[in-house]
Amino acid sequence: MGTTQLETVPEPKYWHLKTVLSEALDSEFTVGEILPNERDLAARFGVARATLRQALEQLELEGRLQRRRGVGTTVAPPRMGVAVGTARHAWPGAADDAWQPVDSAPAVPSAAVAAALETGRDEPVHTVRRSRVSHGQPVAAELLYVPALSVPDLSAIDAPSGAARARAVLRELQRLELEGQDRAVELGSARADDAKELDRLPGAPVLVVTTRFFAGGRTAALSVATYRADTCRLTFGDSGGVEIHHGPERQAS
Amino acid sequence: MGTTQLETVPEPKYWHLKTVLSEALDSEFTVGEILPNERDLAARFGVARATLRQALEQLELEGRLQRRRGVGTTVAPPRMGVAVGTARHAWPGAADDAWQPVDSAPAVPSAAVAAALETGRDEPVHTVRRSRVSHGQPVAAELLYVPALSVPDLSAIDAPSGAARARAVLRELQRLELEGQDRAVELGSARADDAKELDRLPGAPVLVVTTRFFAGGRTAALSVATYRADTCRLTFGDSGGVEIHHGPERQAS
DNA sequence: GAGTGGTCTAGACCACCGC
DNA sequence: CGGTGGTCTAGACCACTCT
Repeated sequence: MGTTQLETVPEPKYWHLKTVLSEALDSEFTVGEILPNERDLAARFGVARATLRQALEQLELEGRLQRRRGVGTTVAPPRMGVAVGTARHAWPGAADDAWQPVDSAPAVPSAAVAAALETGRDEPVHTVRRSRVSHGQPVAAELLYVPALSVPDLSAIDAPSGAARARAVLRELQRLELEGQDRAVELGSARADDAKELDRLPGAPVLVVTTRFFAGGRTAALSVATYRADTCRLTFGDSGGVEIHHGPERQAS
Repeated sequence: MGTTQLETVPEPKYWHLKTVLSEALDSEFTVGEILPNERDLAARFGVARATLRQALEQLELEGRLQRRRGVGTTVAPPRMGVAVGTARHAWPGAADDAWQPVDSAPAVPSAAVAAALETGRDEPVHTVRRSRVSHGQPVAAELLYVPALSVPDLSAIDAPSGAARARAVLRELQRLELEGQDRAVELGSARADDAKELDRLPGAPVLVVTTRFFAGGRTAALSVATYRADTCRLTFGDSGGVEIHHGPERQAS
């Protein structure tokens, strides 16, 4: 006994490092400022680079930092609020909903998609790719699945793909009466194609928003939208967004 | 020129590993089954343990695996759907809302909390800790902030802390007329106290749901709920939950 | 080409769990 | 006590961006 021994739990180095860096970000850095490179930082704190990187990874996950290969590590601005539940009961593609149609093609659904649509795998679907930009930077990529049954008049479409075809599918959707919708949010990691569109590396953390649209007693459409988890705060509900900051923050010149 | 050179992008080893393991999980393992330990797996695939761990980390992030120190790595069941937006416009603590009051204490709000409550830092608040259990395992920990102004009749309370005090604060809240609410979801990492309650290590990925409750023209309460990101899929909206699976999956005996 | 972050290695020791 | 995952090191090379 004797000594008071408060430090019964030796905190991991990277955890302590993260705390120290976090406080430094609040007090000594401005948004957009470039941090010293990883080798210098590691040397300054007397740890291996891998240990430093573990701390930086967490801070990036929390949206405090942004790292880009070949460029450097910068202080990230507070996460932007992205409205995702504003207009209750509205089809995708309705009177500007912040999404930009990109492409479309027919396809056979994967097992997972067919299950969510509650159809067989033999039931063909139209896929529509859309992207969402906010404050001048891409925040989300969406893959929309529409069973061919939901939009029968689309069979006479001329364009085999492209944005025009995407707009045609969305236009046909508006003609149905939307009976309800269903939404879920979970954590995922970006597939290669989504990552490219979001300007991130494959595997980057994303918030996956899955929405089912019901019409005619069936699931008439399924939307799988992946949002950048590092830069986005998904907002639901009536008013604007909740403003939560980590601490004092100033704007870079 | 000459060679066709299709492999312009050499896939990182850990990414390829993750794909291989993911497919093996679908076809050769059952939920709850224990994987070989990391040293064996790394040797089997001919990579360093750190590289294997990078792949396992991603799979755990996606909810495919569960790792526990001193025990091993097991195949995780599909994520459970956790309703988070069911009863629109209801106070926390209303007619069983799946949360269990744990503790309560008076406190002075942090700068971030004060900003979200739109009050000064000198304005005292009541904090209420609650926990949420689903399918026999803890899924979320909540910290509720209630400005003392919102529940003036609480000043005569006897208990200085404990679950009884928590229930008293919640009871007082019900007496106010709820005028609206506001919700946001973002990615975070578990603080030490939340991690302990969620049976995870500090820094584990969590989905942070921030809800503002409005009454009397003010923000009458602020809820910050942290859900385990690995095991939970947050569901909103009218009906139950969206069932999305990764692929074929069977139940262990 | 110089400098950045991203990947990978081969080791070591520690904290925790169950026997 | 033995076995597990968690942390940490000191290197190396690669992919990318900018100048």
